Amino acid sequence: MQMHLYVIVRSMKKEPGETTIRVWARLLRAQHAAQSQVEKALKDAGFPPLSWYDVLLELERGDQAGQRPFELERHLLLPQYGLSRLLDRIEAAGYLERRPCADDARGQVVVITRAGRQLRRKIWPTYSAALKTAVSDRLSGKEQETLGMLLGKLIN
Amino acid sequence: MQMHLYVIVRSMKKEPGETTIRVWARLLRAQHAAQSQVEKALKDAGFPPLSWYDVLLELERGDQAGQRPFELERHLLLPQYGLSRLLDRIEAAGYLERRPCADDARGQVVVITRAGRQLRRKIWPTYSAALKTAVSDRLSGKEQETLGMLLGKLIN
DNA sequence: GACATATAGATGCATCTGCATCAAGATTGA
DNA sequence: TCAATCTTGATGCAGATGCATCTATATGTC
Repeated sequence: MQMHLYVIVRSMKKEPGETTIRVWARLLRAQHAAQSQVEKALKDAGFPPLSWYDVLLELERGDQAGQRPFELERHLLLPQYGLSRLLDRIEAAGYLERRPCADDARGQVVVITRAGRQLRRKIWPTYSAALKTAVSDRLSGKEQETLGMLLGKLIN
Repeated sequence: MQMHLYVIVRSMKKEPGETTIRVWARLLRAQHAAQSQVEKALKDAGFPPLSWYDVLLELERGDQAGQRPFELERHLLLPQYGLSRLLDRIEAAGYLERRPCADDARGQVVVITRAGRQLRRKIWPTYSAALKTAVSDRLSGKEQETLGMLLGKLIN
């Protein structure tokens, strides 16, 4: 396979081309469209925002033991102080508990409550229906595979 | 081409599958990663946030005449009150002017100032370099075409 | 052990956002 | 023409977020 000069030059240029800008613009718009559909569906059904679901789900994943905030932080797209305050709110609503951490007196262990599990379970049908509308109704299985793969390249 | 029963069933199921959920998660993460890289680059260079650039660019597109807020609103991903206050800030910084609208006394025409044009021009190198790092360094031209096309299906 | 440094998590303050609503002017329709 | 309704844009208030910093504990080094 030959690589022509203009291809090399094209790939070396500093200015992002039209295609790049279109990807960028659509990435913002597609994310915005999908997320706002989902958030709206949750709100309309009287549920808390997506971030609450994410926290609860993440807490359910991590066994009975609970998880440390700094661990949660890596899975959720939140800064430290954002998570701290999100946990405040979810705790105040009774869906999780913060317990002192045996190993590390600075830290804490966050544990989901029974009510938290129930809430997460109740949210899922609404959430999944919204995902269907926002994503899977719009793309074939193969397209989803491809899109997931390409988006993966933009992460990290 | 034959369509097997299990394919039909798969495509009809209500629950989003693994693939859908992966696309969804990656869409959020990829957007977050790309946008925060860009915002950080702007901030580090002492520039205002991306939304300011978007407004200024949009104002430059629309000729000398300026644009009405409700027109801008359609191009920028902001709610009406968000735009109203963003315009307050940009105006206060001297990069745009709000003028009364001749045709419609309720409305106004937003016009970019000379300083606004200058600012937009000065931001571009930083913005485009960040875009290169966040997007075009990570995907070939063909991949960008495909990604743009697929993201387009999630919009509207 | 004692000190310097690093890490976990919270918080005061300023800013930004979302929601509901408002005021003022435009449009419609009897 | 005049009331009802719609559209444009602003804003008060509550809540969320970003930033810087703080406290407390842990860890590493001598």
